[in-house]
Amino acid sequence: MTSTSRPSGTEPSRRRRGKAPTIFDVAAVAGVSKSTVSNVVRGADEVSEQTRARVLEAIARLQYTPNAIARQFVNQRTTNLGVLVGDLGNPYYAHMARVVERAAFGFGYTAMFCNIEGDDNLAAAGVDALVEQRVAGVVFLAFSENTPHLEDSLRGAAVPIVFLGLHERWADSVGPRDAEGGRLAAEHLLALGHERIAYMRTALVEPSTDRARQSGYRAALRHAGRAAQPTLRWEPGSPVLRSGREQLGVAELFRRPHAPTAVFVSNDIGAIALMEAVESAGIGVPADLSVVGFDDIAIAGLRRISLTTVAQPLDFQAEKAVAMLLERIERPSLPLRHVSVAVELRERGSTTRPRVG
Amino acid sequence: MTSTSRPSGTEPSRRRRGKAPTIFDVAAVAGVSKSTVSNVVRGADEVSEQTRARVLEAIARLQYTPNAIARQFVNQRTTNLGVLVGDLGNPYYAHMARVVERAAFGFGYTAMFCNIEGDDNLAAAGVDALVEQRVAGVVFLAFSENTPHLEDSLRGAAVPIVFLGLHERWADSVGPRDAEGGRLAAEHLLALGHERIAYMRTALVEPSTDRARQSGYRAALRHAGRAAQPTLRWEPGSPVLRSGREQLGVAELFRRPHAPTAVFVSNDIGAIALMEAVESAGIGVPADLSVVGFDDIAIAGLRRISLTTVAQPLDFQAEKAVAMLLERIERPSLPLRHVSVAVELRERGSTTRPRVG
DNA sequence: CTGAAAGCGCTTACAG
DNA sequence: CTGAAAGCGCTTACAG
Repeated sequence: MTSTSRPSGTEPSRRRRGKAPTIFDVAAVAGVSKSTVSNVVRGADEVSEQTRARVLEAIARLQYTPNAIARQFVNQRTTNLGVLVGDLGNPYYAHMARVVERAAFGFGYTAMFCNIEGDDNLAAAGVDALVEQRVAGVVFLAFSENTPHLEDSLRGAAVPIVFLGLHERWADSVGPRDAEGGRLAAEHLLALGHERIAYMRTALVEPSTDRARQSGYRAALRHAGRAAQPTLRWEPGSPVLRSGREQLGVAELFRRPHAPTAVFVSNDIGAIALMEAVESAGIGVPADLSVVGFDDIAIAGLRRISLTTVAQPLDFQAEKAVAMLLERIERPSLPLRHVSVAVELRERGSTTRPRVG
Repeated sequence: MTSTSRPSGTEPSRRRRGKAPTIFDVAAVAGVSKSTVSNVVRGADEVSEQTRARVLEAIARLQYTPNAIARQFVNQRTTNLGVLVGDLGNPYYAHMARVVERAAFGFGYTAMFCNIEGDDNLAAAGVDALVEQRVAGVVFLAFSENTPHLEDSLRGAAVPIVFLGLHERWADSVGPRDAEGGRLAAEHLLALGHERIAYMRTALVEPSTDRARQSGYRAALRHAGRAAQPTLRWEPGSPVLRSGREQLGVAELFRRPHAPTAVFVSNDIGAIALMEAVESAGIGVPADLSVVGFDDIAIAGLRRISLTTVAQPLDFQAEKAVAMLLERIERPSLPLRHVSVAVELRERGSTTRPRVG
């Protein structure tokens, strides 16, 4: 009952018990050479029908499974893709990760995941592990700034890499039009009549991405002749936030005179957490505060959440990233490519006109 | 700028350009044998300090990274764990997957993920891929029933396996006390005064798990002298559901006379989807219908969702499963182990006393 | 169309 | 403490 048993019977006696059959065993049973078995397994077409049938039968009889480790070893090339993911517990990453795995598998690759989650040492160890495993390429689905060691390791290993969901100069990347998204969010709030619209960043978004989204927001405000509010910085779950240079309680900020009546948060998880935080302090969304997010993760669309947000095509980006990575694996000398995908505003219930007075 | 460059300089000229340095290159630079380099890399303690230093210096100079494929090939054993996951887009699986990866990495293993998502052929292909990759073990984080081929492949390959989140007779498993959870859910609703409490299953939960949860529910009703309602079967997103043998609209069911006033759904995702469905039809939760879930995924705790649910310790189970799998990898002949973890009811806003009249 | 032989980068006894 | 040699299971030219 320990699942180590294995059908015994007609195998050649020189098959070592408890070991998986090899190409050698198959060759012996079929009465051909290892080369021929290899040709059959790989689907080379220079094998006669008769021989092929004999080999296939031997394979079935022995329940032979090719050893991909050996194959990868001799080929000096694996069919594994490494996926560096920020945090699988974050729905945004989880969604992307799922599509990446699906796409990779469709192309005959397996996906080795590695959570990165903040800790730089862990991230570095993860990259080292992937490099040692000689992954054919890496999908970078996480931060890259603030972790210079990562970039060194990745570039040093000369492993093909694609950044997914963000833009990075030194490698292929596919990400959303961040500035345009910021502009759409701000324009929506302006159109509703908001005059004091704040931008909020969290540690959940890469700094350069944050800057791009904020620049779009700023541009829209400027165009409308409105002053940008001090930048809000908040760590979801924290009772305090920073507004420009001051630090104060979340509720405190939104209760004082001339407080922002609308906030554009640079990502959905942060936006939903903000709704949670202000509402538990009695500040209603959207009655007292309009909130816009970015990403359009699945839960943003639940009626009870109903978050207005800048939607980016997650599946498309993930699939595109994998395709680009495979292209680079085939042709490492390809020029760098940076794909930007369109975003669109999804108006839902978390935004409305500002309260009068 | 295509990241294929590599620092050139003092390497021995016989290093083939564009190829990663091997133990052989290191040996040449350090002026020792390959065996000695291997001893240093593996941390064998029979190397003199002086020699070790020379080797280490050569390694640093060449930026040598051990080839894990070669090592795994000769060791006839990999340090990769396969993770068969139902659907990474489902927060329950995503959460478990994250902890599994973390735990595995902590033990020096990498995690190869494979989405299973309904499609049997895909599942079978995924298992085959993992077996070909000779994973050291498999964490099964998905369904197993209805996919007999899967079980055959897994058992045939004699790969150590652990089931996570559910119980399976023929292999190690760690899962929650399903029946107890069902009992807790029903008792909570009974205590609130509900008389017509229905059990709802979805395709998101393994049939055997569903049966166990339902049996606890039934036992509690029986003990309270209440009749069980017809079993509800629903596919989240569908406009219709089945109640016993009838098929009818979701809202239709809950609007008719003597409709259930409370529903215990066998998992949180299903419960949240149900809240969504009934509320969009004007049926309020908990005002018109109390809903209890199972799992306690993160979003269940959001104020706006506030789902009363049976909480199971996700992290603990995932860590335990990995630990058990590694134990079995070390000692395949270990007797089978089935771990059941305690569950507890988390009372929140989705349940209340039934409407009078 | 088929087979013999070399080699991928390591580890592991085994000598010295 | 160090090195020479065999071998892990495949693929790949290269003969025949």
